[in-house]
Order: sequence, then structure tokens, then C-alpha cells
Amino acid sequence: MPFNAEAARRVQERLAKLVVFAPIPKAETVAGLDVAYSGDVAYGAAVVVKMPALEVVDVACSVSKAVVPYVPTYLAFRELSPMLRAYFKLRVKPDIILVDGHGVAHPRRFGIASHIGVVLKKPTIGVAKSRLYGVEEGGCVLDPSTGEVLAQVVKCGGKKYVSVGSYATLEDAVRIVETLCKKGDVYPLRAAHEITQKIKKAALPHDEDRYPCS
DNA sequence: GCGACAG
DNA sequence: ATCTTGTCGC
Ligand SMILES: [Mg+2]
Repeated sequence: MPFNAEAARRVQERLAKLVVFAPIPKAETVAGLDVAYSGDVAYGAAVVVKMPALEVVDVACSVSKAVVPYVPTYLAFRELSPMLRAYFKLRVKPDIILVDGHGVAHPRRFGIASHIGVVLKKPTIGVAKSRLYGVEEGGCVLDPSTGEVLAQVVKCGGKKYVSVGSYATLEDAVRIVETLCKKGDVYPLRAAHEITQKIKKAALPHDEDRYPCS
């Protein structure tokens, strides 16, 4: 069954109503989620870091078949599954989740970080390397039609576009990302990205072809 | 119709 | 995202 953009758009429009803007209650542990590819194989990784020392307290990964292509504004339909498969394997669940991609700085206010936040009912923050939607102005990304602030630009290495996924406020999101910025990278995301590259080069077998714990 | 376009 | 190593410069 091929990817159906119209159906996917309807899903985003429906779920976008469930995005919640609220202060993050607890921020002792933060996870980073990312995915890498080799052909049609997706390698997902989740790394949990403890604040404020930034010690890695748990790591998990997933290997699966990428079935959905990358289509701008529909990234979640391609990467949410690999990310969550890794996330569910974590023994230590984080207070907050950082996702490599946008949150509400999306044409339908429902980027992958928002999608994951709504699905897990847990605070998520979107951290993207480039702009997808909105007009950049004075360190902020504004909705071209309403003028609302959708994201804030944080300098960490290069520009990082920080937006609320769900269950967070932009102020909290920015403060947390700034705290996690180390050596030009948002630490949890850098850690997840490295795991992702590492298991890809190791050519780990698909999850289904692996025995428990092997 | 044209240009933009997370990863 | 991925294709790709060493090399030039501060
Ligand atoms: Mg990524």
C-alpha cells in the first residue's frame, strides 16, 4: 500500500488538535531520538541523558524496513515508527523527549515531534537543522498568516530551530535545548545520531530476525 | 503554474 | 537522509 498524502494530511489535521502547550513539570532526564538509513533499512536510536551532568543512563535501538518515502511535511510517517520502536525498548523512560525534526513549526502545526508527543502523551521538543515552514525574523519563526511564534532559533553549532512538540512551552523548550548544547551539538540528539550511524555500519539485523537479547 | 520543501 | 577522504586554513 503506497503512501497516501491526502489520508496522512487528514490524520495530522485531526491529531493537531490534541497538541498541548503547558509548562514542562520535570526535566531530570531527557531523551534524543534519531534515525539513519541504508537503502530501505531504517536504524533508529533512543538515548536517555541525565541532567545536568549529561550522563547517558540508557540506550536502545531498532532496525526495521523503511516503507514510507520521505515527503516534505510528512516526515513522521517515515520516521516515527523506527524512533518509537527504539523508545519502547528503553528501560529508563525520560521526562522529556527531543526529536530530530520540527514540532509545531509545521504547515499543519503537527511535525514529527508533535506527533510523538501526542502519541506518547509526554513532553516533546522539536529540534531541526533547517526551516520547514514560517518566516524567520529576529531569531524567531513566525506563522506567515497569523504572526504567531512557531519556533525560536537557538545557536548551537549552527542554527537550531526549536519548537514545541506537545506538553511544553516554547520558553521551556528553548531553555532545555540551550542547557543541552555542548560542543556545537544538542547532546542527546548527537548521541542518538552516533548510535544510529554505528549500528548502520555494523549492519545489525532487522529486529524480527533477531532472537531476544542476541 | 512556480518555488519551497524537517530528515 | 545518502553518495564520499583527504586536505587547506585558522
Ligand atoms: Mg535525523
